[in-house]
Amino acid sequence: MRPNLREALLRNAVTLFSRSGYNAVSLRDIAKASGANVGSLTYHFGSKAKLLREVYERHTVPMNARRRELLGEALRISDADQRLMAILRAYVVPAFVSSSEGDGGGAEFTRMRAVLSAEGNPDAQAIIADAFDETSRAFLKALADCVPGAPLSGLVWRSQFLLGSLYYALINPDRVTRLSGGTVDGNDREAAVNQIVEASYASFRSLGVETRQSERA
Amino acid sequence: MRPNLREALLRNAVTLFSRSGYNAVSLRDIAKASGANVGSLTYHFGSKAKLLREVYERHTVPMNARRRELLGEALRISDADQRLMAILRAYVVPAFVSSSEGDGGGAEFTRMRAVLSAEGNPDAQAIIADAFDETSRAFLKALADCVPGAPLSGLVWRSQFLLGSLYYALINPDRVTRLSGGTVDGNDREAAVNQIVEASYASFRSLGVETRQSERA
DNA sequence: GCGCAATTTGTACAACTGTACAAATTGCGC
DNA sequence: GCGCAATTTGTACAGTTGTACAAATTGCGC
Repeated sequence: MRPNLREALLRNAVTLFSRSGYNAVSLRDIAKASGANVGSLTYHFGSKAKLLREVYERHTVPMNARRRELLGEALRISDADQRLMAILRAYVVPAFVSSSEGDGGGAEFTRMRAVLSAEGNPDAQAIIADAFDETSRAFLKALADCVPGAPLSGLVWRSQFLLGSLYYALINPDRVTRLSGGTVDGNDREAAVNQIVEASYASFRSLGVETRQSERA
Repeated sequence: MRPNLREALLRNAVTLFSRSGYNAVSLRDIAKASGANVGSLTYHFGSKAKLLREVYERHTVPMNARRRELLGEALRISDADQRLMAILRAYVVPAFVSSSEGDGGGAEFTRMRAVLSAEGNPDAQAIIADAFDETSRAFLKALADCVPGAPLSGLVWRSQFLLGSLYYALINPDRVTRLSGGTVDGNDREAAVNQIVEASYASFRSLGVETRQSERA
């Protein structure tokens, strides 16, 4: 009857989860948004947790693939500063922009990840732990090579802040608009990407500043 | 009977909300953690939303007061770079460290704020909008004065990233530990504060870099 | 267009939710 | 230690939750 109900259910699940979190969204909400019955969800996915797992994997795998692809390109840049910038873009852009135009969109899924990680939901945590992010380690290594002599702690913490900035930009964009008195549009995602990249570029670059500062002295 | 049940309820509410979010924690959970009955919550607070409001105001007011106090001290520093560093500390430290040792602790409350803002709960949003943060505007102004010529958009976005970094450091500290292979302790809050301050210091300072870079050229 | 498998619906279930309120208990001024 | 107000308990209520499953419907190979 439905033209691929299963896909619609998955899409609406991302949208609703990203908007209100995992707990606040009921299976009936998702069904209603898809114009379907509750039973269709248990039929297709078995349980709410398994639905989440499917949503998660559906987006995580292509996003990380895209990240690694862009990372590979970035690593061909010889100038350390330009490479650093490219690596950061390779990490951030796929989180904001969907590659295969079919799925719910990178930003929406990333927002969902942000909300889930905040909620600390056991189902979600198990899924995240399963899928844990060998990609992040590859990026960490690439970043380290751009800032020789930087302590590991500084690199790791800045990676954490990068992800936190990413998440919060998507979770609460209106704060940007309000704080600027309406001058800056927090929902401008292209601007957000550029700002995140520039800001974290400066923070990573400063880790190698001891040598650069001594050049100035 | 109880030695100030009301206080215990408020304390446990912060703890549970910060751990699992607003939706996932039932009034019965809070009551049970306090060794009390559900009815005591409706008696003392009337409703779940009003309980949250009380929790929120109880911590927000002293935290912002402390921030403004430290901001005042920072503003007496004449050197722009040193002042910038002090302003950032003035914003971050009260979010991690509780001032009046009675309440649940700055970090626990900040973690709760992070989770609530991610959940996008209507109750919480209304409360946050009410209490909105004239303090943040004062900080923005102070930061702007440290980086003359910096565009407003850059300042606002970096303020956003600062808060996002803060939140995510508290929401998911284990990621730091894992990503570093156990070398770096994500739960070391003193280290977290220092890293956040240093990283955002570099990101804000780079906004004025055009003039400084032209000095180098 | 028959027949069977895949899908969708409808409904039932026990568990849990926030809230309301009567009854029991407590603490304290006197 | 009486009496009254403040507090705490217990219970009831209607609504919602995830899950299970029989019945109805659909799609499709033949």
